[in-house]
Amino acid sequence: MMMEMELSETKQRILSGALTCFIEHGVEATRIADIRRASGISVGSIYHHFGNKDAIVVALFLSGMRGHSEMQEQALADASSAEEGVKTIVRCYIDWITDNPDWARFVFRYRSLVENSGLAEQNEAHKRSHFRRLKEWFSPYVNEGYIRKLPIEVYHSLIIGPSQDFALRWLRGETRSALSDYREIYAEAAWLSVKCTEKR
Amino acid sequence: MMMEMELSETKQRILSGALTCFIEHGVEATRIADIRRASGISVGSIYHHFGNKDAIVVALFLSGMRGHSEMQEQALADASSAEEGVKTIVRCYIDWITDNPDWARFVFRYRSLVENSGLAEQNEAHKRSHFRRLKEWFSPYVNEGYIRKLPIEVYHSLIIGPSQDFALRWLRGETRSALSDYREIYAEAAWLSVKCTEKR
Amino acid sequence: MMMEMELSETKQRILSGALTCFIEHGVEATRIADIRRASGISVGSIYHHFGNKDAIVVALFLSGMRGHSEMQEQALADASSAEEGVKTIVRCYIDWITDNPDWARFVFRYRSLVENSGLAEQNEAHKRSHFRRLKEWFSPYVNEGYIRKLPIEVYHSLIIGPSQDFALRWLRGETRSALSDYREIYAEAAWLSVKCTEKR
Amino acid sequence: MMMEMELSETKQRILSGALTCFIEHGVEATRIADIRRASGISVGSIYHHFGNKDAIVVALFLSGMRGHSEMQEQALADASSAEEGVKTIVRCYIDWITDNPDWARFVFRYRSLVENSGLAEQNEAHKRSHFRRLKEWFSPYVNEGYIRKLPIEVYHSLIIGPSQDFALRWLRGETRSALSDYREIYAEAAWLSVKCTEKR
DNA sequence: AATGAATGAGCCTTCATTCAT
DNA sequence: GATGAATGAAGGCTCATTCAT
Repeated sequence: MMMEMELSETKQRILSGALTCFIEHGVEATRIADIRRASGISVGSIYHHFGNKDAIVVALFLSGMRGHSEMQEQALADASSAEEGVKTIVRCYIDWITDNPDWARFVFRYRSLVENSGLAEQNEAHKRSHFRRLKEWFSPYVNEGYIRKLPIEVYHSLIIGPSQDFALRWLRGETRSALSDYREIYAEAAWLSVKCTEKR
Repeated sequence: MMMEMELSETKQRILSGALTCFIEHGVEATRIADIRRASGISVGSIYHHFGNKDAIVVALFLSGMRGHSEMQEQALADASSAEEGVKTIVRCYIDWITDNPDWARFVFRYRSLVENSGLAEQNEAHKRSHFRRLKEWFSPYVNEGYIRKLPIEVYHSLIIGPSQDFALRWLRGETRSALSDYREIYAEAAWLSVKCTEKR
Repeated sequence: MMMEMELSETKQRILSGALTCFIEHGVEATRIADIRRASGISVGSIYHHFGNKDAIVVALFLSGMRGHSEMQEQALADASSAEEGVKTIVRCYIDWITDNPDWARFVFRYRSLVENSGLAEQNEAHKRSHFRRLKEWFSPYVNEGYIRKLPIEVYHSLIIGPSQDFALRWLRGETRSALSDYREIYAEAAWLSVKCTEKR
Repeated sequence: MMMEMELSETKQRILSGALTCFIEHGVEATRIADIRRASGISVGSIYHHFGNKDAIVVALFLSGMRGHSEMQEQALADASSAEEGVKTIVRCYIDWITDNPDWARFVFRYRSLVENSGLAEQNEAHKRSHFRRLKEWFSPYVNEGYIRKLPIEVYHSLIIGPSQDFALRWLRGETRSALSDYREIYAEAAWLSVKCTEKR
């Protein structure tokens, strides 16, 4: 199901060191020398494996995106009602961010950098197929009247928007409570936003 | 109420040229020479007026934030019910982004840069007083049972989160529809998320 | 007659320092830091004025080529017979190399580098007009039978070839005698190679 | 007579790939990785066989020089008059360049690099003995008055200079005609330059 | 206030060479 | 003999900032 993507020990170390640096100082402010120090891999080797700094950013981004969507699809497989499905999306999102805050920070911050770089065709393909699978999961519930009929582009924002906003502030250290404290509040709110109120 | 802040013709031109560059290539990738070209103001003059590159970023950010909160407070003054208030917040947010897409892009992208730079005390003060006024406006409605009692940190995400998510995607050019098309959907959804369902 | 080409003091110094370095170590082995040292101009300024290393090479080359062809055209203006004309070309060539050995070394060695770089359109134009003027000078003597009728491409090699070969070896320090010692031998030999033996 | 110099298949391939690269991009701009690609031999193997990049250049140069002087000496063995000898030198030179244009380009361009590198003692010895044999061949004709008595250093330039000049331009692609088209013109011109006009 | 030439520290990247397998 | 991952010194070039005019 997943593209075979065994990363060598060396590549793994480089990515891990790079993520630490990118989160701490930002991609632009991170020097290759910083990654060298953080990873213990020589400058020459870093270039041998990735070619340039941008390619490291892209590799990291892909890895983060895949992690999240795999987790989400697995969780969704166990849900058996519209309500469960919607709430699963939210819980899963919150759980992933809680468990992988650095990946999350990185993905939020550099999404546009990567997506505009023209280096991320794999990512595009991945996004499209993930979106298609989500659509297939939810379509029946919309057609049968459990979920409000809304423009397709709107569901993502209604379901994920609130927790995403809170997550961003939590990741920035601007909230008093933990993101996970409001897991059920956001799951519930998401369901309220999209459930069908006319038909019972 | 607002600090007197008449910007000279030259400063205006510099900021305007800088915003264009920052949006197009990002703050880090924008050179002083680029701003010189975009604004028509000489390098020496840019330094004469702003001192360094960071100060331009901060000035631009403050200007954007002020624009939005002023607009929001004015609109809120005319609202006369919990529902109107909540919907006004959303409509105002959508309208401001629709009318100032470049400012919006800039603010979203560089919020953390500015807020971590330690150069934006003015901004902190401004944010605090704005938040206080919002709290005063809504408190009565919460106490009287029109709005659900929720942790204070959660309201922002429930009300703004969905439209913010859509706005971000719209600003990136990833949506088919315009942000303004869903103005009422998001206003309504925000109200659904926070209105009190038990009473009344 | 000459393109206005006042080089600033700074540019002059950079070119002069660069020539010294290029002759001593070769263009590739010359570091910008070497030119900085030799010229006393800062690295930043070197780039401010020339943009990159190649542009320095090209500027130097143009300057050398112009020096030689100007000298040659002036000398030719005083010649008043086919024999004098041919001998003038050779003497002038030998004199110029004798007086400007560094320029000569540079021009011989980096001609192809410059001409293949695509950066030397000015040089192309200059070469063409110089060649046209030479052709106009000699044509009458060919038509009137003082000079052998030969394929046009051949004259250059017959007239300049021998002294050029010796000059190259002299510049490399491989000859016992000075180039100028054989000035008249090469002038005479050139005339022997192209004078018409049939007529007279 | 010739040093035994059977090159292994692998060495041959490396040299051949290297020559292609050196001609196309120049020695300095050619990377070991380029030679690897052009030859199909691994980086490690290239070092195993040659030790470093300079040694490849020198090996290539020696090989080119030897090819030419061997050919010349063989041809000269069949000549039986001063005129035939001089013309043979020129024809042989033109033929060799026509048949080995890449070797010729390489030898012209990197002669000084190799000869100044201190790595080419073999080459020095070879050049000296070749020059001695030429001298022995021509001396009698000079003494007997068939060839002008000139400073010894001058003969090379008078005989080879013209065709060399044309050859250089032909190799650079700057001529309309082929070098071989003027084979007899240059052979004849060389003889005109050195034959004794007084006697006979 | 305005200008733009001058400065030089600093960074990304390259590439010859080594060496373990 | 063959391979290619690993190394790190070195260099071209950039760019924020200064300053004389």
